[in-house]
Amino acid sequence: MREVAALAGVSLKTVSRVVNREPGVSPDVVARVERAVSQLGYRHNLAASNLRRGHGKSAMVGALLQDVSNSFSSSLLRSLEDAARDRDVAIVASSLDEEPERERALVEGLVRRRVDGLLLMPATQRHDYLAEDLRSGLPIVFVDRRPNGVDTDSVTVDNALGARMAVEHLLAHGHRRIAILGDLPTIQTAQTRHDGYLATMRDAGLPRDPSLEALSLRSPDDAVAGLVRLLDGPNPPTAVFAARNSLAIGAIRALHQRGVAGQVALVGFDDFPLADIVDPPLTVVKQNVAMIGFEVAKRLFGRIDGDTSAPQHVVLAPELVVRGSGEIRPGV
Amino acid sequence: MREVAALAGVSLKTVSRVVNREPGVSPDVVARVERAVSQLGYRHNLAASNLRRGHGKSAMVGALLQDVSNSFSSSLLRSLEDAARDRDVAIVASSLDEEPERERALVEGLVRRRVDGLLLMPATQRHDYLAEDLRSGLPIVFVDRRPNGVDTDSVTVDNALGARMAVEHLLAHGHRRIAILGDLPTIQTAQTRHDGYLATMRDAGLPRDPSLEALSLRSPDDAVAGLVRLLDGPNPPTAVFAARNSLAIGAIRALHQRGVAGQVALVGFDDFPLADIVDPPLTVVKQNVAMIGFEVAKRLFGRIDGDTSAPQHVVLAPELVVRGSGEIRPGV
DNA sequence: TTGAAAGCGTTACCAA
DNA sequence: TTGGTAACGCTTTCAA
Repeated sequence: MREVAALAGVSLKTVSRVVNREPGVSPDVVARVERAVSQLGYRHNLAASNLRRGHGKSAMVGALLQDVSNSFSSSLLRSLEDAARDRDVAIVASSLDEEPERERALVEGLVRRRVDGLLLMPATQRHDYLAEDLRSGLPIVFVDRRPNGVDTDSVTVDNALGARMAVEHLLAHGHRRIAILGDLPTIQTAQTRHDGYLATMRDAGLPRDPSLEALSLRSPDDAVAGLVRLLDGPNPPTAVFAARNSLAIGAIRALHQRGVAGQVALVGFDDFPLADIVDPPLTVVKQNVAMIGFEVAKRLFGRIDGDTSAPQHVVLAPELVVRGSGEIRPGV
Repeated sequence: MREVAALAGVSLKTVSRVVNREPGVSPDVVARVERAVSQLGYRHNLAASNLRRGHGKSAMVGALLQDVSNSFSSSLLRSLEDAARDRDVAIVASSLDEEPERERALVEGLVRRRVDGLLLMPATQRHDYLAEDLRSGLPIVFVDRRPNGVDTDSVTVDNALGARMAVEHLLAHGHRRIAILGDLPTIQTAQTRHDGYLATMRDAGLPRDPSLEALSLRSPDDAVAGLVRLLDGPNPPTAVFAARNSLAIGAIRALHQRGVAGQVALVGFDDFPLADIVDPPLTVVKQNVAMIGFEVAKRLFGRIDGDTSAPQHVVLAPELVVRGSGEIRPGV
């Protein structure tokens, strides 16, 4: 910048004015400065600019997601990006892989980078460690899971309701032996969906049966193994509730492996792009990702713009999407 | 930081030393400073730190992808992230949506943020506009498409070969009327795949037939419409080469709509997570995304670490993955 | 082992 | 309309 000023024969401050398109500079000088800028290949340094402006902003937000390569996380990232674009805010994205330690480390990294806000799909169970940053004014919006130990905005889906919808749908189609494939019970959503499953089964007068439950499944492969085990048991399920999309995928593979695709009913939790063309087309309880993303972005940028009202907890209703796999009747 | 120094009764420099874990501070003082830090909720400011250090680094890299929510882009993002994690480098990710203007704007934004390097899956046709930044030492690695007008590292897949593999596979299964579904011809990869298709057909002695080509398809819906049009023509194809994964998805939907799934052969370009459980299981020419990501990260961080050897252009061979849809014979 | 002063690239404030 | 000076939060000399 100094060189630009020298070459253009003006002061530093004038270069700054031109670069920032501030009014009150003669066209003549503007032209001279711009020529110097392009001649020297000068690039404005946003970090230095923001530092001096003193507002402590970085024009960046952080997005801490489960895994940027899974469809739920990446769709959410995309929604946030679309909202951020108009504001020239960049997005720093990272994957947590359900590792609490990584979450804490990444949050710290983002705070050191002075992000203006944070989208967090937490991997931790308790979130007290964020209290200090929240108090200092950092906007944090939780997604998919609620904050625990601190109070800040969240956007979640009613997981208990979703599980109930799935199980009731299967009950309505005549099933009694309905299995559940679930993730780690330490994951809030997994726990809630499992509870919803249990409550709905209980309400239907069905006693709890461990041979219908395969939990702590982390991957599609886990789900394949888990479901195969149940299917090979003495009294196999006639229907399956897969409580996460990657588990539904594993379930489909398992059903194919055992040659019972199209015979055992299946309802998944969380839609994904190709659910309509898998075999059989997958009935799911769908979370409206676009809506979630919209709500998250609205809260986050609202806070960044100075909204200091009480934290809000938006709970969206899931929706049953009927496609075939969930309407298979038992004993066919 | 000043407040911390005051509270701990030490100088600024000493606080700096403690914060950066520099040796040569008595344990006593370290403890005092750390107490003050946590008491005041002090957060180290990375931007200011990097500014003063003068090395012009930001510990960030930019990733400009087609669309962070599609599986190819997001898998690539994930690979880059895994490589960046060990180095404590953050990733700023954005989607280009094939819009050249957006690419230029985002590159400028990242340069102003002084990213240490750039992964670019370009939407532009010519890349001269990057010359200045490249010359000034910014590492840029192209992915999926080659640079045009400047010379810098790239990692691509042999698209012509991939198209040839797909078409030859269909030819080997007895097809003569092989359709192609393609994206905009302005997109380098789409053009190359189309060329590969044409060359292979020509080599097989088959004259070019416009009623086998549906191009400029941007979305699965476009692909559905395009393929339905071909299928409804007087002389429909018996096999389809879908030159991009989202087009393969549209193709499957179209085949189902017309009731010819399982009768018309289909080979896709680019694998995706559920290709094995769609109906029928999709035969694809696969790009090894993990390998691409690994190569990209290797080059990018190599350059950041000071490798100044001549730009390299890595071209990876695609691989045919046989699953069923591509082995359907004509006239069944 | 600790500190004072200077400066990274930029902008705010006030003066010319 | 333009420019000097100080300062943003930090680290780098160099001296104590």
